[in-house]
Amino acid sequence: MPPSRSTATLSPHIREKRRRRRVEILHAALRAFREKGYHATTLDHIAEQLGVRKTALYHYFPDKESILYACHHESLAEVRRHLKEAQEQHTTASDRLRHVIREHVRVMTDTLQGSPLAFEVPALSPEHQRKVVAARDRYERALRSIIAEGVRDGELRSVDPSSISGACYCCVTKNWSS
Amino acid sequence: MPPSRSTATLSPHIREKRRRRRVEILHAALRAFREKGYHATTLDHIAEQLGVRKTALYHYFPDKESILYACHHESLAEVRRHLKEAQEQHTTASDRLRHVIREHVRVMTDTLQGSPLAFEVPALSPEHQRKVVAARDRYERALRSIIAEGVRDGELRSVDPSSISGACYCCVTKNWSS
DNA sequence: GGAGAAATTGAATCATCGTTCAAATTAACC
DNA sequence: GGTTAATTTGAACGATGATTCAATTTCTCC
Repeated sequence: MPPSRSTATLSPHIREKRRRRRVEILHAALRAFREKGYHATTLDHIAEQLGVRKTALYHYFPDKESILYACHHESLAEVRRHLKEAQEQHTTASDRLRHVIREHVRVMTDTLQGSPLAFEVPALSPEHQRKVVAARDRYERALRSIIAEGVRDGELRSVDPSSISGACYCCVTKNWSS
Repeated sequence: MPPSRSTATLSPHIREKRRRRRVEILHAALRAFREKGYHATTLDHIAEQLGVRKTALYHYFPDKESILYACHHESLAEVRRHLKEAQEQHTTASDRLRHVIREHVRVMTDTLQGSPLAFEVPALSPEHQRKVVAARDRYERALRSIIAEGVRDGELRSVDPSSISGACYCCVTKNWSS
């Protein structure tokens, strides 16, 4: 019975170990998704990179699609975390913007290894698609409000907000590291 | 026995009809590939758009991968044709460049409906991958030589040729119509 | 070190396509 | 109009890959 019990009853050590394993799986999956795309990667392929049989993966994720969703979820959580950091550590809009953009690019190039994960959204279930797009929109709105703030305070030049997201999307989600 | 006989023995009318049908199939396939990606699209899905059963497709293409390859092949042939046109109809490098770029974008946005076909290259067989990449390189080289010519004649500013291809690749192959 | 949980495995099942093929239907051409 | 070829179809096959599950191994913790 894999994850049937409430997490409260699990010992911290076990829980941590399990969390780490999940991350390992996501990294392996992400690399595979990047190299071959979601549909072309098999669970065997992911498992092989971990030196394990594919059935072991079912101990951590209910199905293949959930692995893809978890990839989205984790990376979105990470950029959101950096957004929060930016709000807390900096006071001016330009400092916040610099912080969040730098970390965003770092996530895309390091953590996600340049994965154009955005292209695999259609592979998600309708329910998960909704969630991912909503989260992405939320993030984008926050980003825009920082820019709007900077413009209001005269720190930043006045720009068309929509153009920002377009350029950001293109440069950041493709394989253009640096 | 679908295409077993030499094409010479086929009447022009039949041959033309068959050619047209092939194009119809490629258009339907291209739309599907664009919407769902190569691996996620089934032959049923392509056939359905044509109001036909999937087995009918085997009368025109030996297998699914060949349909993808034909998409590549046809679109490459088209941009190559425009390249030739440019050479014939214009004398200056800048005129030729304008012509070929305009037509290139037109192919990408109209004919291919903005299909990021470049992303499906890994889905091709090794043999077909080789051919497509080679053809693409040939095209790119021709484009670069036009630019080099323009630079030599003082028509164009001196630029790093590699930067051109990068920008062109990004702007033209993505969903950025207009 | 031993009981119990967690993690992994191997075998089997199920579903989804891609593919084949002979038969049926439709179109071409004299 | 009838013959032949071209095209499409329906039924079946095969392969691949996701998923399930009971059994086994490995770890945790007292």
